[in-house]
Amino acid sequence: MTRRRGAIPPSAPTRWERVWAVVRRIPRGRVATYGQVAKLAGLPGQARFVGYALAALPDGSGVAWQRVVNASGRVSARRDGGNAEALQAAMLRREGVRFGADGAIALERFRWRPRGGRR
DNA sequence: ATGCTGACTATGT
DNA sequence: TACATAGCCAGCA
Repeated sequence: MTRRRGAIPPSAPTRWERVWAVVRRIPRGRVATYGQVAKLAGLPGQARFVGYALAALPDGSGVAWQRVVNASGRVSARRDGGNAEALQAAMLRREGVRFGADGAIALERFRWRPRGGRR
């Protein structure tokens, strides 16, 4: 107990961990936008960090990262140019999320709406 | 310790 | 309508 008053706790959750916690709450068959997740994680206006946090997710984390799409309702392109993009779309379709003819999801229809007044 | 990089979005010209 | 800019975390060399 040498920890002094006001000291930072041993494992203070990082902002990224908070982002992951929010993403875990997105139900199957629904999607949320980066900005939406950022706000729910207590990082309003920091949509970009959500993208970073997801990119940093370790494999097998159990976090449904595929349920996070950009404000246009589309799967964001990875700079890496891997197959993650196609995989994400495939996973979403498998959950029942449908893409329009232009490849975009109708957010007004599939967007996750958490209860409790927050959005 | 510094600097670069990476899954975004709102706003202004 | 299209393009540029600001905002600002965490891991790694």
